[in-house]
Amino acid sequence: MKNSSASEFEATDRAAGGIQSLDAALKLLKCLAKSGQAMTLTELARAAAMPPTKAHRYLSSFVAAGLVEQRERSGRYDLGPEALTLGLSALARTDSVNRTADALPGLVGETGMTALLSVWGDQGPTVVRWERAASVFVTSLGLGTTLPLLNSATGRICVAYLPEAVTAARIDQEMRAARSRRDAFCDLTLTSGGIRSLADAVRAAGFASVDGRFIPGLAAIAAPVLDWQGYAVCVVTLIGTDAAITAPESAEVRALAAFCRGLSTEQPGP
Amino acid sequence: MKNSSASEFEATDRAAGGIQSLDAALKLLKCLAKSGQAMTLTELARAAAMPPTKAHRYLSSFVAAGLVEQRERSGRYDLGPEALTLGLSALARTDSVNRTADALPGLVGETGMTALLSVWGDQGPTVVRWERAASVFVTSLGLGTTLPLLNSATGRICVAYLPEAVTAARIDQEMRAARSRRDAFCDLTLTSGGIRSLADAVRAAGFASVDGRFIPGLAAIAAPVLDWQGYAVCVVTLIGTDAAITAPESAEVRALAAFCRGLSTEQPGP
DNA sequence: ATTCTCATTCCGTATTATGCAAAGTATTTT
DNA sequence: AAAATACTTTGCATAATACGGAATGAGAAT
Repeated sequence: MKNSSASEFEATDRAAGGIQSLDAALKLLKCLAKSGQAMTLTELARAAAMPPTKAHRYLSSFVAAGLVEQRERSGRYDLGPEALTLGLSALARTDSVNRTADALPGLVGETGMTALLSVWGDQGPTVVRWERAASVFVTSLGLGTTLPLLNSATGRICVAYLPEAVTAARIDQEMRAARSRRDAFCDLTLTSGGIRSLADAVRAAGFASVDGRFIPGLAAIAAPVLDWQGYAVCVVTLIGTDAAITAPESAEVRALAAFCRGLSTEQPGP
Repeated sequence: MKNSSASEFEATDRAAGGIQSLDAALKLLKCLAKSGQAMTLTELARAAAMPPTKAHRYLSSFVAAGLVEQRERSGRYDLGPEALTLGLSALARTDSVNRTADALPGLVGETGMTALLSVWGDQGPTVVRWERAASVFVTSLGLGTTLPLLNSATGRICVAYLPEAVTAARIDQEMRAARSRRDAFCDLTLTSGGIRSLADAVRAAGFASVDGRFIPGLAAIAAPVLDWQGYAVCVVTLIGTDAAITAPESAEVRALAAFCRGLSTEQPGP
């Protein structure tokens, strides 16, 4: 266990009273999670700033535990089934998300629309529940899908109701991508100011909507379930084909808003 | 790093070429995830069969990484926000359909039967993959074929493992058609109650089968790959000429059930 | 006030993680 | 087709680091 060089610098990511090798291992795991896709050993090792041989040993243990798996063909490493189990266990302990998920069928019954529940993850808002109504149309959107921030109703709720620090990196990334593709957002200027006024507008309305921008022919409205700080713990979205639902006073918007208000922690009055 | 006692027994959970301390750490993490609630240090240490002092050091590192958090008041340990993030990253990459498709040749090799993979589409269960065994005979079913809901093993899995709202319209349509044609289903009464008891029976058995009803002379068994909500992501079907495979304890049924269980997302237990 | 239990820190020991080097594999180039 | 290249995996000697047990500190219950 040589701590060969620069031991002072490593103090940063060294947990007081912890296990150094575990710190290194978790750094590796986080790099893999953040990357959003399967990685080769060398890529991973470079990302975590450690020699490949060291990374390989850690990965062997992760693979044995099922937290990471190695794709047969490519030899690349990716998150494994146990990582999912772990995350779902964590999710199951978040009370407000649980309550919302349990109540979701009621909302679907009331509105007759397909509802989805998303929470914030490294890759953006991630769909964790998917309650389908009679009219099925989208099958490309599955559990675990990550939605765009600027381009989806769900994402816009995140922009408006999460700390800027959380969303900033991803907003930046999407703005650059949109600029280079010359995408036209009819209702959005691609500047930090434009984003801020979008967020203000969403907060003023209490919900966000898109109509055929993310998926042509599809309309969606979304609203947040808030914690006591006023931040979104999860986002509820209703999807349909009729753009009429996006009207501020539509029955669907009312139902959604009431639903989310009922599940949010009471906000301290002004 | 004493491996003080009983080194023979530890060989079981020791990853070849891996890091021993990481193995122990992950065992700890799994115990915490399995418990489903916050635990005290000693509880956790006992569950993972290690001295509390060792567990504490590991937990310090986990806490520093955000994978575990310690409740201020009680001092108990629970899964932290990073565990959720990790799981969401894993969820985003879990493409059960693709994984199943990749594994299909293995099932075919094991059972020697032709397998097909279907997903739910607008028109009902749709065949998306064919994996032919040595003895090829069926050619009437092509890629993209949609199967009947009531009359095929594949369809019956959809009835049992998809939300009623999704299948209702098509079930209705098939029932009407069957009634007007005066089709006889030996094992099914064409009422909503009859459908429900069919679904219950399929769920209880874990698989569905038909023998010569859909295509005379052909027997099939089918089982679902489930997401963590318990809904079917896709359906795997084995086809053969021998009706013996439809017996609940046949080798084929066992292989199919094990196959699908392995690909389904673990349901988070209590 | 006292006695538990439980969480945390300290310390010497030797077990085990480490880096380097070499073998083994897959993939691409000449 | 053969060589070269890049990448992954294993072996080995070294000493750095994780280990266990005891001691200390914090809280709750009697």
